[in-house]
Amino acid sequence: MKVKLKDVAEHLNISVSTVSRVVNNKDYVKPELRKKVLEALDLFQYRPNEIARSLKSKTSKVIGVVVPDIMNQFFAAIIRGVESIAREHGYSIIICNSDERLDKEAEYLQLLVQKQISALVIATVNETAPFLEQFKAYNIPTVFVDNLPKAEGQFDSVTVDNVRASYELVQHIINAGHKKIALITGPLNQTSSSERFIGWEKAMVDAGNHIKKEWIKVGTFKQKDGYEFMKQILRLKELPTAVFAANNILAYGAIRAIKEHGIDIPTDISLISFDTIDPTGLLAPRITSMIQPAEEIGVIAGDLIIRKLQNPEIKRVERVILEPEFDKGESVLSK
Amino acid sequence: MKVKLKDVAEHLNISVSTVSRVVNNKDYVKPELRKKVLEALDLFQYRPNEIARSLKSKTSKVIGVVVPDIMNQFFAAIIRGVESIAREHGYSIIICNSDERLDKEAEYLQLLVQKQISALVIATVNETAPFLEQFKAYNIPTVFVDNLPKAEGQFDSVTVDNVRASYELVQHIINAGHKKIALITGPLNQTSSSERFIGWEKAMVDAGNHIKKEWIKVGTFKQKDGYEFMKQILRLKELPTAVFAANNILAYGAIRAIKEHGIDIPTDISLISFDTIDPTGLLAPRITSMIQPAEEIGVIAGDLIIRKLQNPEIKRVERVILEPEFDKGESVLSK
DNA sequence: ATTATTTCTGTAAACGTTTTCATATATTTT
DNA sequence: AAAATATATGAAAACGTTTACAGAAATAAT
Repeated sequence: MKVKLKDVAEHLNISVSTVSRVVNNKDYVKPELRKKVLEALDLFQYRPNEIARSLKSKTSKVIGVVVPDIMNQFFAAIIRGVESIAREHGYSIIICNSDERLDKEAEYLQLLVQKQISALVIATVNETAPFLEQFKAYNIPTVFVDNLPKAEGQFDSVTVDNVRASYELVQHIINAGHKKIALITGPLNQTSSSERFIGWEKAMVDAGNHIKKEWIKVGTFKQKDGYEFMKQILRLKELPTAVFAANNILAYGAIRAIKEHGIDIPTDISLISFDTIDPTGLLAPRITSMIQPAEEIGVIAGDLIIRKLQNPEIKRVERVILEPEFDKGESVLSK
Repeated sequence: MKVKLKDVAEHLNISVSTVSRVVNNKDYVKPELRKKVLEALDLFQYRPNEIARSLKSKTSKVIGVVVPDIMNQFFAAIIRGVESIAREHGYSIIICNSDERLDKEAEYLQLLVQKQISALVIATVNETAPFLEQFKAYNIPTVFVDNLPKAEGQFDSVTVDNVRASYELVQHIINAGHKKIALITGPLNQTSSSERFIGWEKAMVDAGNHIKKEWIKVGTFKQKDGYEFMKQILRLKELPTAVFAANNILAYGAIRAIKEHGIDIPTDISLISFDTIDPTGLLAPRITSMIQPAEEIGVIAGDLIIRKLQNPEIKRVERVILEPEFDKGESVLSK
């Protein structure tokens, strides 16, 4: 059905190699012949079989992208960034949704290796990243985004300084007069959780605020957790005056709980978060938030990968740290 | 670097074919030998090269997914649905973001053919879908989502009845007492635009409402268009009392314009839309909207594809039509 | 006019699998 | 005990490319 080199070679009574040569316009081939071949190629509507090419060249021109949740705008934006760069350079991307599960992530990584991917962009759900040794061994360029691996010295990464961003964010709310600030965050074996935890803690300590255990909620980054944790917090005898939800999804859950409880943001309780963007300006109130440049993260990761693929001799590990943007919002009450 | 069948075969002094047999546990191989091979396989950490397999088997176990905008929650949800089914059956998905551009879409389709994808899920940006003939010719199972192709009899699809849904939605607002209803929609060569247009028009005509040309705005599905068109509408001498934005993105743009104009939804102007979901209940007001079951669309498309891949003899074209859910919201003023 | 170079084309091997075919051994049937 | 069948293994071809190598023809250098 599909036409291959052999077909057009036989049609012209020439060898497969010459046809291949004109397809890739490489080496010498006499102008007149080249012209004839090109015509035949066109006539036959020849399209190279990329699988065969990949086998020969030992590179698939595919970049694997592993994220915990494709529905999260933040990750969708990263994907978009990677994809745009990949496309520019003739690469495709395979998307894997780990659903925040380490086993799924591992399974996908295995698969991606078998698919001979050329490079990997990963927002891992486990900082120990046990399976990634393979990628190093196989020399597959790998860029971490969102979360850093434990062995950070060994892998490229594009992230923000979560500790600092978190510290500044919490400091903002402290400056607004808050002392009792609860924290709802994700798994602590992800730096996007643990570092935001640390930033919060440091800001609290530096401000001399008392920290109550009941104000610390550690779970997953799923909306359900944000919701449940917020409910728990709202049942406490001593209520915090503010809550820090470590990412947008947790914030959505928390907001739902707060609304259900019939109280108001920020009048009754203040809320701060990460990446809780609002494309419409319709959210009321707009959430005070640290916004990571998600698409830019993807673009930079993509650029980095392309650079490494084109210059395999570069061995230096690159760790790019970007600045998140503070969005003042209206979800913090000054007291 | 990577270990292949030959390596473990040589290590055991047996043939490559036997090793292959135990890898795929196929045909006969003596239990004791099989055991030894399995041990060696494990020792060597053998992982089959899927590219080589693909070349031989002429199927890549990859499903291509083409959407106009991965950042749109609606498409992200479809992708998620397809991905979950694909994964269950050992398939991966390649994501392509056409950015609502026909040329990009065509380019991607070309690439996907060359990558020998096993199947395709596409939300095309052009109902004539000129490049898809190839897929039929190559017998690559193809499912249309969101938009139907012109040649609808020839391709599988999973969609909603946009005409009806649109009709009902507009009827709702008409029943609320509105007569002057503007329309902001996307390109008319996409059924998700044209059918919603038709539904709107029919509802207007059936209600005996006068339609003014200035109330009809046709552009792309980008937020910018929703914004600009809404601005234009707000400059009219005779203002409509309600606006129908044909999808969530256009609605966001329209809302921004309305807010900027300093008037209120729904007090000053009512708004209806498609797929304008709100994970938080935080949108104020919640938009009255027809909600398509996006993830389900993806899941059903995935199922359909797997079924066709497993039973290539099935030739019947399947056209699944799902019911969108009406979300009453609070963006319509009863008058 | 010979030799040295460059240009052109084809043959064949290789990439890592799966699978057909052939052959050898073991097992069952008569 | 011979014949028929089932089980077990290997050799080799095939999937569609690219590319090293070799040789032929054309061109340039002596």
